[in-house]
Parts: sequence; C-alpha cells; structure tokens
Amino acid sequence: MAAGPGGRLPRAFYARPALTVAPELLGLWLVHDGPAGRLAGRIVEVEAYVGVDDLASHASRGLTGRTSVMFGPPGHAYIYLIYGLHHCFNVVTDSDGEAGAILVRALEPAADVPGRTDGPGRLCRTLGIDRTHNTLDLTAEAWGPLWLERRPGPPVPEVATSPRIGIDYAGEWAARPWRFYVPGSRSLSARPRRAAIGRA
DNA sequence: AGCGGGATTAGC
DNA sequence: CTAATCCCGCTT
Repeated sequence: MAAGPGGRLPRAFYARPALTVAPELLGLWLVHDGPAGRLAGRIVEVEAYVGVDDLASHASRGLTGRTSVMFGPPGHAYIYLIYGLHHCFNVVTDSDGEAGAILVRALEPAADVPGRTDGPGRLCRTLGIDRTHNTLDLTAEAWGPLWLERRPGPPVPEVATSPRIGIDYAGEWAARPWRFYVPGSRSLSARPRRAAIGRA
C-alpha cells in the first residue's frame, strides 16, 4: 500500500489483517522524536498476533484495561511492560473492534542511534519508547512523537518466516509461522539467532 | 488484599 | 541456567 515518500503511514495501511500488514512492515522505519532527539531504525523482524482466538495474543484473555487499545482503531501503539523490566512495542492493526497487533522485534539502527536495536526490549530502550507512549496514534492525523514511515532505499529482497518466539504456552498456535524477518540481517533478535546457529 | 506469571535480557 | 522486577488480571 502506497504512502507518500517520507510520509507517515496512513490509517488505511494499518486497517488490514495483521498477517497482511506484518510482512509489509519489513524495510519500513520506526521513528521516535524524544528528549534525545530523533531516533530511528529500519524494521527487520516482526510478529503478528491475529486476535481473540490466537492463544499467544494478550487479546485472547478478552477486553481488559491492558488490551483495550488492541481492540480499538488501527494505527495506534500498543506498548506493555514485560517481566517488570522491558517494554514491547506493537502496532495495532485490523478494523476497530478487532484485536490484531504486530510486535516489532528488531531494527537495523540509523547511523546515529546509540545502542542496540536487536530484540523487542532493547529497541524500546534504545529509542526511548516506554509505557507513556501506549495508545499513541502513529498516523499523520495526530502528528505525534512516534510513527512509521517509508524511506528511500532498496526494497527488502526477501521475507522469511518462522514460529513466534517465547510463546510456547500457546499450544497449537505456537507453531504458526507468524514471525516475519529479513534473512541475513545482522540485527535480528538474539534468541532466534542462537537457535539458527544451534541448528546449523 | 494477595498471588502467579509474563510476546525479555544480561550475567554467571 | 536463572535472577531481575512490576503491572495486570484473577481469586479470595
């Protein structure tokens, strides 16, 4: 789906099923304007969480205070604290009332980014994203401090898939190949990298 | 009010 | 391999 060059992705981009949007996030840029200035990275790894039936999704426990943003309109940020230590950044997809979301797991950092962006917790810490950004509108309609945009450059040459990480509790849903990544990227999250090396 | 657990990470 | 650390959701 087209977005103007250098422009924030429009609501319509997010207003589609999570499994459709997820591979299209690869190669796009996540940008945060914060106290440290503008920090950005190119998305190379994501995971789709498809809705209330998906036992790996927080939305499978229904509409609660934490998950309400997932059930809301697309194009907003869903950010939560995990293990009391790390933040995870998601984009909300699907139509209002449906609970699709996509976890951003790894970025290739822009040249001036101070720190690592391989891994969902690390990229939030390095870009300065935390729970105060939860529910923020990522589109140009809000013109907030956090957004996704398309930047000039070669397209992603190839998209690979694998099962999602760290959701073994989800039964049969754990096997679905709903992790999407750019194979060969140096910035993939650590756990899958170890797994890949271990298997090789 | 209390308790169990988590879409992770760093350090031994 | 495991501790860290806290919010949330569910039970009492």
